Amino acid sequence: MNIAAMNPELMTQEEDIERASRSLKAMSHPLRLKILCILGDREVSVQEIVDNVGTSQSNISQHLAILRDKGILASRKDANRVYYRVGDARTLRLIGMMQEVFCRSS
Amino acid sequence: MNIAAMNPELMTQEEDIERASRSLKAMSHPLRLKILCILGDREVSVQEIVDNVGTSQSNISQHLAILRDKGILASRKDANRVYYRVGDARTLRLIGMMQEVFCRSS
DNA sequence: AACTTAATAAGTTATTAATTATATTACACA
DNA sequence: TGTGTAATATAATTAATAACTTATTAAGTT
Repeated sequence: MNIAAMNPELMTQEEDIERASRSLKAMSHPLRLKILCILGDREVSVQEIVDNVGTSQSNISQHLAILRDKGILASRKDANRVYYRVGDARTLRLIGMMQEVFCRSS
Repeated sequence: MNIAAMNPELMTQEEDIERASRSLKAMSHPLRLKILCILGDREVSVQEIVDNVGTSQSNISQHLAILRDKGILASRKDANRVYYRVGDARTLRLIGMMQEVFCRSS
């Protein structure tokens, strides 16, 4: 039996850490971070993301899939376009905070 | 000539993104995140970190080196021991914010 | 049918992580 | 002083993941 199984507090902490690191890892790739910055609190089509980020459509699609699978982004299909947005308020807040910390406030 | 070279704003944004993703990537490994949580705003010896995290001394040392090399942690040697701490206020703030977002406030 | 938009698959290369073994540094104390 | 030991770092290897490219598929439009 491991320690966490005996102590709900520790268990929770470990789970929080696993969850956080999964999310952070998903966000910590330059292209994916750029995607998140482009999205902000808007809903944007894959097209527009491809045009703004500057890599292949296939590559963008794969990065979007990673962000979607990890619960960072949500998507909506309309006709033959797909629109992505930041999935929840918490993540949006985290992105805002990261911008505060990392972007020079010129 | 690339676009960024012509437009200082874009350049800055790209640099911010690179810098942010390097830092986030360094922080987004479960063991490294755990190390950061253990540190908080304290200064802690490698010993104590090893005891609390639960992996080999060598593995901890390598993770500490990654955090140090990326500027997340600073270290101080005292006699036989090495003490680590979070390097700057910004990073400390970021860690605090991540805890707010990811840790249930039971 | 041809075209647009997006996703997926397969293959290759690059990066990261963990393990094991060894080196380095500082101390303790006979 | 020399030897053992504790604390930390480094090196080398292997294993696992992640990223990018190219080609193809699928679905929706015109």
